[in-house]
Amino acid sequence: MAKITMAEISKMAGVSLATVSRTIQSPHLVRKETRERINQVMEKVNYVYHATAGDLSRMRSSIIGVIIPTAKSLVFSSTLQAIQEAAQQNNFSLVAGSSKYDIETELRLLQQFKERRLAGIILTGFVFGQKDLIKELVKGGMSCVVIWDKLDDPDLSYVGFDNFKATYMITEYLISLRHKHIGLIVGPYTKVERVKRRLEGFKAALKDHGLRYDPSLVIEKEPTLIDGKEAMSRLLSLPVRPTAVLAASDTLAVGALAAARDMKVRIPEDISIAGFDDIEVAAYCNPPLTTVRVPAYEIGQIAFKILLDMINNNSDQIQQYCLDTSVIIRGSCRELDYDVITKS
Amino acid sequence: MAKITMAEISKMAGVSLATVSRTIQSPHLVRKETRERINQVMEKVNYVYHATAGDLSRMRSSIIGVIIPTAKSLVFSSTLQAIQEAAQQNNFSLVAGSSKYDIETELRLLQQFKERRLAGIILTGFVFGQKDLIKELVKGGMSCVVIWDKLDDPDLSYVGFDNFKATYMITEYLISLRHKHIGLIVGPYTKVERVKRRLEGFKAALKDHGLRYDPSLVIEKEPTLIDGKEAMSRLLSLPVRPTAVLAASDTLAVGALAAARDMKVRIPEDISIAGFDDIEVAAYCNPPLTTVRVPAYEIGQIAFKILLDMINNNSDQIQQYCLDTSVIIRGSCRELDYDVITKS
DNA sequence: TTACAAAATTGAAACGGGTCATTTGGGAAC
DNA sequence: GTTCCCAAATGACCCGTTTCAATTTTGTAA
Repeated sequence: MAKITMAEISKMAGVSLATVSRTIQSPHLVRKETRERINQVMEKVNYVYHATAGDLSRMRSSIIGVIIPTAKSLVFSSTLQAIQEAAQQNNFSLVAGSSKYDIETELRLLQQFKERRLAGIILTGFVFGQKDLIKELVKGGMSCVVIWDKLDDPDLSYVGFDNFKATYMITEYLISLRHKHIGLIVGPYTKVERVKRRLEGFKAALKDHGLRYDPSLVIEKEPTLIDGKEAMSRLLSLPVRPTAVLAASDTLAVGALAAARDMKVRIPEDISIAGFDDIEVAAYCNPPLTTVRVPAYEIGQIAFKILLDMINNNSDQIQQYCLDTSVIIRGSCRELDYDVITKS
Repeated sequence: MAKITMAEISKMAGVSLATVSRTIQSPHLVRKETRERINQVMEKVNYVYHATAGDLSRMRSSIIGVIIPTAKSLVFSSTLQAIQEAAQQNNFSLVAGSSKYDIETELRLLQQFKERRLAGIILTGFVFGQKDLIKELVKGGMSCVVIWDKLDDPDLSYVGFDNFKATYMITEYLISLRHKHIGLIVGPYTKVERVKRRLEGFKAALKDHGLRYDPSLVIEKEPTLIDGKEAMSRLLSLPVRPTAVLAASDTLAVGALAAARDMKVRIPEDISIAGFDDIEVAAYCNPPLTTVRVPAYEIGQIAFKILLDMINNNSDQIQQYCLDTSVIIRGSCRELDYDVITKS
């Protein structure tokens, strides 16, 4: 690798080290001729700036860190992509980590980030019990923004949406279609706060509409296709099937769709399925998935912008964005007939 | 952030700087009592190792870089996830970048990587004309492994598969089903070598089976759902429709499926569709997608292993892995009836 | 044209926070 | 007493950034 240093450049160009540094960082501070001479030398010997040394010397990094649960999910990778693009535009590098919903892994990652003195970090929600740790980090001076959830805490910047409300709304939509017997396939709510809130939104909607919450209709699964399929098979094997199923993530929903097809259950004629996230394929499913749209890409964009603010102003000012979600009605849910209602 | 340095620790513990460094890096070189005392001090003042300083001093980084076309694709994000996990296990950080098939972006990323003196990099194939640049990089001492393609060049490590052969095989499969009029929806083959090879595999299979290559049946698109859909609509609007369509990436295929559904074309009764990649959802489509399985996750695992080898042994020994692909037959293709054959 | 303040350039040297090759100090073994 | 060996200490880097002061230039009024 290029082993030439600024010091050597400075000698070759007959100037001081400082002047070379200036031509790179603030060219306007160097007289044109000098600058051009230095640039020529650098060109000739193929000098490559040493960002690590620069970061150390400047005592601040130009790398940000992001932790998402997994890159193998289209929602999170969409957010990741947004952050990545924004970072690149602003000349930041991005180090990425995935926690796989495991707190040990997440802690390791966080430790790594601290050791690298990253400029800032973006975290996807919380694993339970992790919050205090993050707050401590922030108090220690680490710029941090939490995404994919709405936080009560006034000390933490976040950009997300109301998981409770969003789930409440889609559930209510199902109820408005006269469904009274609704199944729920949901992610690891015992581990992740954000998912817990979805469960609670579901429960609340049921309650507010006078429907009984039936735990046997709720299945906790990892948010994967296969798990969605398994969960759906189980719901379909119940002595009395739900008339609608809410899959609290589209990945689960797509899996559920497949289970239904395998068991010759027609969607939405025999049973309605709704998803959550509005991943891109949702619109391309057969039938197209009714789901709740979540601004995954925007979350990433805004999160980076906030983080950049925090880094530049070196300020503690908290910014909180709660974005809107909306129910996207496509073809996977239908209104129940009256006879079915009277039967229930 | 923790502003305590090793020097301060050393004073507090009444030892030299070097001894503190040793207790962290090679504890066995420090007497137990001393070590414990130092550890206690570090614990008490909450010392956080400064990885950047360490990297600089040691003159080697513990960060690797990866460039994928986009994180918004399930195949690449799967590879990325594998690399990420492997990196984490080996205490490497991963900086990720996406090129979006744009050479400018890719060059910027590469420059960034060079400036950070990364330990090594993993590149997803080549954009045309980029190869010499990479070889130069490698000659300069940068450890580098190329993924997702099979390279002819003996100077470059890679782990991929034979894009030509894989496409040849799936095309041949379609031909074995008596299709003679086959459409192709393919990624940016004018920009990306790997994609070009797929086109060539397609052509070769046609030729070897005495079929004419009809350019009007080939559509170049970005590998997105919407583009797949558009391309398929176009093929379906042709005066004489192809009887089968190969979508050279599953994302395109899923889009194609949707187009067919919208136009009331039954798959596979009216027309067969085959994909490429075997992304996870392929098996969950309706109908399940016949496609070619590509070892995306394994590619990531092996790529990291190779890279680690190169970094550790500091060796120039090239490693090349060409992994197997296979045609996965599911429900989106059917055999043509004889009357259709005689007709053609 | 000269004088002098103000602005533009440049250089020296002190960091920033570690790593590592080499040296030193003692105590144990012979 | 001499030789070894282990534990710890020294001090020279790694490669930039930045403060502060010195040196030039430039601008402008006299």
